[in-house]
Amino acid sequence: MNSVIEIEERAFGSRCCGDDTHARISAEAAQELSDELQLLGHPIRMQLLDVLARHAGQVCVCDLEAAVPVKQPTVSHHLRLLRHAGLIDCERHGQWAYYFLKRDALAALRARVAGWMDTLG
Amino acid sequence: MNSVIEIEERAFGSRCCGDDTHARISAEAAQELSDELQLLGHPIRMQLLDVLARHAGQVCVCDLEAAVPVKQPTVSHHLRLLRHAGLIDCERHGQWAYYFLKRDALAALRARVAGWMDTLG
DNA sequence: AACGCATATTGACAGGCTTCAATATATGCT
DNA sequence: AGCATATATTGAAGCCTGTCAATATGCGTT
Repeated sequence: MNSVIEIEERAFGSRCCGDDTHARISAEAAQELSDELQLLGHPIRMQLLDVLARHAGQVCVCDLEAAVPVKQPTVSHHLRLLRHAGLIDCERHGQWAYYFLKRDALAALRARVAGWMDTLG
Repeated sequence: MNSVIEIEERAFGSRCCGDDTHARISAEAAQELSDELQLLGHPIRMQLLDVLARHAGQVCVCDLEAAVPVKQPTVSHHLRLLRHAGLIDCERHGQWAYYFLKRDALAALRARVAGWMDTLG
């Protein structure tokens, strides 16, 4: 009558449910998307992106350093991660480096994240 | 004439930009949201959520174990993390545990993530 | 050339996360 | 009670990440 009894009636009663339960998302796709979520999921990087977003133009590194509570090498480290992921880029003018968001890459990432989360709802 | 010269003309020419560049997002808010992104940003947890989403009803742990390439204690570990975050929950029926998504919590998280990413665009 | 400043890189350390074997707990069956 | 199965927990090992001091690189100025 209930599901437990139904399971009892199966030939090999060692499983409670069906065994065709595979993930819709491939392991590789999950790996890729989770890499991107991990990149976004760090408070320093979130604040750096936020400062860059506020200043529609370009922001020099000294301002980014002033905005977050870590030392300069750590800022440089996070900026490199974001740059390698294609979310930001920089231009050098003289001795200063000006960083800026790559808005299309961010929009594409936002679409991927939203697309995935929609499949959960 | 260009910005470099303009900066040269400032009283203390040791900064290239303004010093009012603070993040719109607070450090605490960044920490909270990045904790949630880190939770989502793991391939095993993504696949577990995916399997739970596919089976609108409830899924027993043995199916979840079959869906991901890690051993049973690891599955249990990730399920606990997701449960403590309020994204899933479980019911016990006999010796089996049936997990299910908490769709409202997921929708709220999706809204927070989307809301933040919108501020970047 | 020599110096100062802005930024990047290197190397090392600390802490946290992921994983699993082993074990514990709980439930059902005989 | 005794045994088998399902799930959770513990404890330990390895790996990865974040951080910073120290150093390197590159540019501008004198």
